[in-house]
Amino acid sequence: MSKLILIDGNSIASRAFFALPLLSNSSGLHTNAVYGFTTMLLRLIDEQKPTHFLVAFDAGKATFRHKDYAEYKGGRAKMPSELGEQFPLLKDLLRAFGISQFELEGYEADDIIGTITRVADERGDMEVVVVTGDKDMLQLASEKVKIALTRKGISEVELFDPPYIKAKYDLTPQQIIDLKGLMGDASDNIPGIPGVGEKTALKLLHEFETVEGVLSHTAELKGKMREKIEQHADDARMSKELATIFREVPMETSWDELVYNGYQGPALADMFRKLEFKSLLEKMDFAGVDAAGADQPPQADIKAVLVDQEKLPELIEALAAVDALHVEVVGDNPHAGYILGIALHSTDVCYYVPFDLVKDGAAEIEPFKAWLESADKAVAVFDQHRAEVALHWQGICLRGTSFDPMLAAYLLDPTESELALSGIAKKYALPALQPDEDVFGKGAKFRVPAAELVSEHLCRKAHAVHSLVEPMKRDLESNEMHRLYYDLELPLAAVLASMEQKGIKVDREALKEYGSELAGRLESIMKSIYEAAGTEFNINSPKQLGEILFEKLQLPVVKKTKTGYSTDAEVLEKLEPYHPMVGHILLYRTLAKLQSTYVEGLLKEVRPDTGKVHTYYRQTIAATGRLSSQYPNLQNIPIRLEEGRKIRKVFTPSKPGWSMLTADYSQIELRVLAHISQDEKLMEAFVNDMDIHTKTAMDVFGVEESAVDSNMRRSAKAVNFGIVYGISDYGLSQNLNITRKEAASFIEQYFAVFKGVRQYMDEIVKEARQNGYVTTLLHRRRYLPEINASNFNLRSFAERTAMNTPIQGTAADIIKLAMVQMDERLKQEGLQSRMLLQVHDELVFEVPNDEVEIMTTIVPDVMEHALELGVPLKVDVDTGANWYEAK
DNA sequence: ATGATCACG
DNA sequence: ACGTACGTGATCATA
Repeated sequence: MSKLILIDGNSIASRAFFALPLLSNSSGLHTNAVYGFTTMLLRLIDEQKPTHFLVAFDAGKATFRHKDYAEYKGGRAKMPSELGEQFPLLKDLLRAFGISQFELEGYEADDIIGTITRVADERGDMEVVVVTGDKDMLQLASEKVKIALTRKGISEVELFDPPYIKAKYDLTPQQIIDLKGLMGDASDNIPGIPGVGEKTALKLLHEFETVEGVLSHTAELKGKMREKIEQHADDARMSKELATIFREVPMETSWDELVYNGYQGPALADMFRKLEFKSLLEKMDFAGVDAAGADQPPQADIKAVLVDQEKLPELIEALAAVDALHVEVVGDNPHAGYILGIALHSTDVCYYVPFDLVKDGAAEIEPFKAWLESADKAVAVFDQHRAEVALHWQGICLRGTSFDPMLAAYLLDPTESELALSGIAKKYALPALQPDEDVFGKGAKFRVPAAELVSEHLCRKAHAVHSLVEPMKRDLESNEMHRLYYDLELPLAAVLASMEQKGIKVDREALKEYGSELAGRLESIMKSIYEAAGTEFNINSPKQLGEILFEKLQLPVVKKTKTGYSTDAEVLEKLEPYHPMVGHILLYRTLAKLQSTYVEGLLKEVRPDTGKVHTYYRQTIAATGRLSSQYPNLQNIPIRLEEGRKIRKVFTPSKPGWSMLTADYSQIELRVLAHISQDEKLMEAFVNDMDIHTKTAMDVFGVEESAVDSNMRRSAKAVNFGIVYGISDYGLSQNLNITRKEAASFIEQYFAVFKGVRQYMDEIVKEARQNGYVTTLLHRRRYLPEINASNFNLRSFAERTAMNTPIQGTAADIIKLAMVQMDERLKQEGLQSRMLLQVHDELVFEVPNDEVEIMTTIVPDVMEHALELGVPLKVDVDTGANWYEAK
């Protein structure tokens, strides 16, 4: 018969934590609870040989028990942060073990376990062992369900079944609840009846069987005990209720999801290395796994069909059952790459369709194309955005996509740089996938192997996509990221693809003209620099420039890099008074940057046929949830200095009679801060739509508005920036060029006024220590493993990140939400206007002139109300003939 | 490939 | 005492 192990995750983790000394790895992360848990898992797997496995966790601050009894678990000391920080690691560990895990907002692990054991009792087709440190769970024991209680920390367990409970306590499992009703439980703050301990309670139950029985026979008792029991009858009833495990948690229970197939050595070995479990690594002797974990574990046994003209009908037949696909796009930029082929996972066969077959344009391929374009399907696609873009250039509009494992992996851990399918599959302990690099080579060594090999590899990928859907869905669910994923990120992927496909028109002639102007000016500056230096050298080389400045001309060394002298702008500005050449170098740098990056670089990206650039937004790069932009990067086009800002003149509408429209959020990050900190002063400033930097200056310096001079406002602005970045006196002093002491006193004054902000900063850091991560308003999450590091630098960095990420990340959530809504709204209103760019707090559109008026209303309306905060959001709109004019 | 520099929010 | 502001990408020089 099948055997299921159910672990009470919180109970075992906490037993392990208190039983073992406080170990920590080299980055200061504590690991003792995870270590104890690991040894227990290894022992259980070895001894019990489970076919099914689940670890349940408590979730949410308040369970339904708190509604009935506010003091529930009230007396319990808060979980120490050294334990709290280990839960994310523990969850990763379980993934590496291939063990399923579950938690549900508002319920405790016991309730989940109670519900599953009830189902096991009803079906009678599963033997269950419940592992916990909590005696209450004995109430779940039955013919099919045994309870393993930890003893002496976690090194031993005592196995309870109903006969054993009978022998030991002379009670039935149900009576365990009554026992607790009478005696209470100090650790959960359940009162019971004062003066009744285990001895008395057992005696009473042997006579009267239940709490109700005891209460209705108090007449037969005498003296003090009778008095106490009658007096606390209600307490006893309530205590019994609290001690009763809820066995009707609303959850789907299917044994299939709990199947345990054993662990994959490499995934586990990787995890142990990360945790620095050296003794376990040696003891386990992961056969064939070398230090880098490079050895290949078994690959999946799949059936791969290489589709050719002949086999096309078979493929078409199978399409109805396809639930996952992978489009192999070659090259970093999907707008400039080509498609090798498409692999599909159907019921128990995978198909590989070389893209040549699709491009041939034979009539037989049409049903396949039609299927790709049909919205009437639900298929998982790895990196949907990339696939969509590449297919679009081939005239195919991919629709009916329902899940993207890459996007899911990013939400589950946005700092994970390894988002290749092979890495994700490994993390989820799926059968091994060869890394693409091993199959195709990389960079200059890229080559396409024989079709059969490609087919085999890509079919495995499609199979992995299919296998990832369910476990990743569960993980998203347990992180409360369901809405973030389905309502925001997944639809956004399609919105981004459509923005990129439209592209933005570049006036090549104007750009070239600006280029020749720059070339002329650079030429003459170069000459004067060489003259002043008395020799020709490569000004672009920091090394050669350093030699000229600090050795030949003997200028003072301000700052060093790890390779030599620093010559960055900050240094050069300090050196300007010493030598006229320094000013020339600064100007040279500015113009050379414009020339190489923004004139020549941009021209290389313009499509010769359409005169447009198509940037590629990356949705899975930034740790905070922001987008990034490549090929070309259109999120860093100059604006701060007039010289560079002129570049914006070359970005124009794609049609005559159209205009550019820009809409940017005003102070979105500080508004977000006002909302999440609920700081009274900061909220007031935004409710009254004041100039936030002037207002900050007034409050910090304690003066009237009329007394705020430009210098005071500048300082206040720098403080506001610092607050958003996670302030430090050193950072502020650098920025304002003041001493650390002065900076510290600015900060002190700021916090004296904005008390709510200080409280937020303190609490978010505490929260990060407790949970090991911070979240945004829409539950985007960022783990901060170094928050407890003993290294001051690592820890401080993590603390500033804890302060900044919820702010920057929530702002990112908001504009992403606005983009999804904007896309819908444009369709709804039947407008021709097109959304083209996103620059973190700004959206850029091209609009027909007769839509300028309505767009000037609609755009801010959507953006300002994308998400309602405790303070209003404000959007400034402008239009013009090009991006420069729309400012 | 990596570091230094500089463009943006 | 420690030594940094948060998040990106492109270009160039140099190992």
